[in-house]
Amino acid sequence: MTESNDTTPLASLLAHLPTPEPGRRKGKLHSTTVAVLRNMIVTGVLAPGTRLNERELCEQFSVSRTPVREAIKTLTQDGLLRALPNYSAVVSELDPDELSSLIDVVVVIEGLAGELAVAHVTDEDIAEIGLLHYQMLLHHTRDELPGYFEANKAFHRRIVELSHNSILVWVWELLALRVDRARFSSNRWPTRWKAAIQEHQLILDALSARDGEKLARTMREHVRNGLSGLLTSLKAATEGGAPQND
Amino acid sequence: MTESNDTTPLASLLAHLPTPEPGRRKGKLHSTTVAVLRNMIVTGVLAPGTRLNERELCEQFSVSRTPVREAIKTLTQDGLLRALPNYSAVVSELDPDELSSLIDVVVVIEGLAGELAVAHVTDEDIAEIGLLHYQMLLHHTRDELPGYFEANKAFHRRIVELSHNSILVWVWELLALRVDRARFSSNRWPTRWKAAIQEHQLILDALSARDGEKLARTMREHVRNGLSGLLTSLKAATEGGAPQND
DNA sequence: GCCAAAACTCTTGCATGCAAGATGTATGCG
DNA sequence: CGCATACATCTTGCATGCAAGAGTTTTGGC
Repeated sequence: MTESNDTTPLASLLAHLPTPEPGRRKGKLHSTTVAVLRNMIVTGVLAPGTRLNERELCEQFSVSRTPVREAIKTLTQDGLLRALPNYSAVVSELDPDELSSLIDVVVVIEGLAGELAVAHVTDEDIAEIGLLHYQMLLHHTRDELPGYFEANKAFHRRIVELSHNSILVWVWELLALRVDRARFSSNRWPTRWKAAIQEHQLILDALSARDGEKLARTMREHVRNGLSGLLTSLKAATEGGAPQND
Repeated sequence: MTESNDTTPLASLLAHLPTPEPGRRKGKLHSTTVAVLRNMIVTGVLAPGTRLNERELCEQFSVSRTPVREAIKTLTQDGLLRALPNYSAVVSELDPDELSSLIDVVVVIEGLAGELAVAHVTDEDIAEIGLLHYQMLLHHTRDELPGYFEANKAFHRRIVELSHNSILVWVWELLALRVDRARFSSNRWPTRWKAAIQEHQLILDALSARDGEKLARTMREHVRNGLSGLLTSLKAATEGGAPQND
């Protein structure tokens, strides 16, 4: 394991937000703890199966057990951790069955978002989403995967928000957490990248045309295509050992 | 052992689960607190807008602030409470906009469940769901609304579980919480009851025929019909209680 | 040498104490 | 008489202490 605490990626993540605002010492420890822990799980810094010792986390975050415990409860509810009574919380495995289930649900959720989006979309919205599309293009040509991921998520979130359906947004955020985990676990999609960009173009076209039915269809196909790639990648990883690098 | 001679409905709710297993004193205070509080909110014992004072809850539940705090955090994540920093948690309002949003999402979620259900359903499953249907019929003839509600929820949950999609079940449980709240808030649906039972029969037929497409359609219609009734009821209640017309 | 039981330790679950922010009230000033 | 400010109180946020359950090791018996 890692006894050296000087170059571990955990420390680098912690360095991001030690005390953002010294003036506001109160009411933030819990949320920041949740955010950092969630990031560590989603990005894979904390591998599935890892036991979370409350005391260790207290030392690493330099907080007491109370916010750590609350953070663990929160992330357990989000499905990122699994908790047994009188036992440490464990980072949940992302098994192919669950990802397969996730695909079906995200497909209908984003499909519904597409249906509803056209009712409220403005020219400004379209321009903003188009901007995100071209940001993704730029990241693609520069081969910047993290930046592309970020813009991609913003692209999808923006369309979901266009539905003006608070419940839909809420559910989508919950699902997106798990999608992100799957994405980070298989850090490369070889040929899908180009296809995804073309599908984004189709989505943008349907949105510009205010064609709700077409938008829903293209989004459903796009989501299913993308996540299916992740599923095969995950299946290959779990069945055939652990592909560290390509 | 407890001098619970208080006449408040709160006390009656607490009496349901004081100490289920004396042998397992540990690891249950949190979950029971969550369950009881959730019940109180869903059933309307705690009205929307109510401030939740941690100390009061501690006294009423006879527990310390730690499990109460964790329960509040949990229910806040479920959307039943709203929390501002350094302020008491407040029972969230169920406004018509949110219920309208909820309808669209539940419709696609249960529709997807219907699509997927036929792939795994066994004769035993159909028999069990049919049993629930006839339980509902019985409750209808006896005019037992609470019992009908319970069987109705079990009916829908059972079909959702038939999807064998863990994510779908998870999301449905989250949404069902809010649906239940809306149901309890408008405690009577005049003519819908009979129609709902007829639709349940259609659902059961489609399930028996293993017709996924038809099952999905009938479930979508049934859910939309039922929840739309709740929406109009809620709208009437909010407008009648607080006349805010521009 | 092996198995079992007891004691130890480790970790979580719950209770409680303390400090900071917020609210409500009373008082002083304009 | 009204408003603003300062004080008192309340309430939450975080830290910490204590006990119980689970795992581990050691020791005793066979």
